[in-house]
Order: sequence, then structure tokens, then C-alpha cells
Amino acid sequence: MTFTKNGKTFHCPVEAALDVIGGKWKPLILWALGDAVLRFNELQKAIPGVNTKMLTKQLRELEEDGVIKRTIYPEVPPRVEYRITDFGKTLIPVLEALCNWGANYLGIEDEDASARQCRQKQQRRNEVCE
Amino acid sequence: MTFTKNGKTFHCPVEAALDVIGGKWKPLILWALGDAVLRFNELQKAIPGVNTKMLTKQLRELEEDGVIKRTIYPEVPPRVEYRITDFGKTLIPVLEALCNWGANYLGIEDEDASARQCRQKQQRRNEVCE
DNA sequence: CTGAATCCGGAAAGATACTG
DNA sequence: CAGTATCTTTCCGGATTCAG
Repeated sequence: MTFTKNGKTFHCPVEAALDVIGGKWKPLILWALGDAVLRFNELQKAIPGVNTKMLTKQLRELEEDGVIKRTIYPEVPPRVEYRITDFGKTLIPVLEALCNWGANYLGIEDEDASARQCRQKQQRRNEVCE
Repeated sequence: MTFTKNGKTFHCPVEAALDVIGGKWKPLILWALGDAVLRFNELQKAIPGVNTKMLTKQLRELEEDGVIKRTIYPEVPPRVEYRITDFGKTLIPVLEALCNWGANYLGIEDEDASARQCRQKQQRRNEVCE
């Protein structure tokens, strides 16, 4: 059984989802943008290990897929802001599942740092959505 | 804030989770093994596009992380079975979130093929777990 | 015959210098 | 500041080979 979307062929829904967030840095980018609007270098600081070329590439692909929005302010020095779109927000439950699993994997009880980090993000998202 | 697990350093739980299932084919492998025990070439058929080298590599990494178990039967012709471990099963909710999002992304209503495929897998898992 | 290791060419990723 | 350009390195895919 196959499915088609935007001219691409997928053999299962998981494969289709991976086409959007399967990039090496994409989940981390989305997770960072889930509760904040960030500039390019803020993203780079938020995601240790990514270099400018890769960050640019993955951001462009996410924008192409309508998951994030890129806004250029014609100022000096230049300012570019990245924010998650409404469509992108539908991915947050997936990332939360990933975060919760990761928190558990890190061998952490409810009140430890990792789980707290997940919850803080959830809270900030809720505040933004109100 | 950083976390450590098995000598690796992570900056957030999502990063830790990606370390385990972030490989290009890993989600699809786990999804295939979520409701069935499969042999090497069955996996290869279940995951269109993967070649033997990559499949072997990703399987070894998943085995290394304790997510799947590899069983060799010393027969002629040789037989190798892969199955998900109890630890690996804790990842299924993450993959279900991915599958559900993918089904929706494919522009599908409740009773269409993609969502049905997700549900069929869920059902088979439930049967296996009974 | 299945499952996998090896070899090689091309593609992708990484580091870093540079520019509007 | 927000990226590009360039160079290096690593990874991936396909074919072939090989062991049980």
C-alpha cells in the first residue's frame, strides 16, 4: 500500500512524518521554536553542535514544508526571526512524546532536571497559546 | 544544563531520545518490529529503499542500545530473527505519535487507509501483549 | 540460499573563513 | 547578524564477495 503527498510516495504514515521531521537537527529546531521565537544565532546557541550551513539548510527545509516561518527585518544589523507555524504546532505532541521518553531514558524521576525541563517548556507553550 | 548517559552528554531529553532512534531507518525498523518478529530479508522488504549495509548497521546500533534483540538460528540456510525488547516497547508510544501525525499529514480521514494501517498495528500489538 | 562484510565512487556533513 | 563559499572529512548506496 502506498500514499502520495506533494508528489512524493510513502509506504506508511511513519515514513511521511519522517520526511518532514526526519532531518538530523529538525526535531531539536522545532523543540526550540515550540515555546519561543528565536533569531538565527539564538537557535545556534540553543542547539549545541550544529553549524551554520546545516542550520540554514534544515531551517529552509522546515520553512519549505510550512512548519516554521522566517521573517526578515530590513535593519542594520540584519535581524531574522524564526517561529513555528500553526501547522508546525501539530508536531508538538510528537516532540513531547520524544521528550518524555528521553527524560525517562536519562534515568530520571519526576522532579529531576530533565522532566522539569520538559514541563517548563509545556508551561511556556500554554502561556503563549492563551 | 547537561545530562549524561553511557558516557555521552546531552543538552536536552529530546537529544537523548534522538541518540537512540535518530538514525535514518531506525523509526521504520522499530515500527516494523513493533508488532512482529521479522527476519533480515523480511525487514528489508518491509522497509523499501534500505540496502543491506545500512539495514545491518542500524540493526546493530539498535541492538547495542538494547532496543531490539537479534537471534541467530544455526541452520542451513541461515536464519536470523529480530524482535523488539521490553525496553524497545517503551518507544512505541513515540512511534504511534509519529504515525498518527503522518496519517493526518497524508490528508486522511478517520476511516482511510493510512489511519487504518496505524490501527491495525495497534491491534496486533495488543494481541501480542495479551 | 540467507545474512552480512568489503570496496569504491559520489553525496552529504563538518569546520572555518569570508561577505552584504 | 545572518548567512554563503570553500575545503575536508565522513557517510551512504550499489555492486560484489563471502561464510555458514
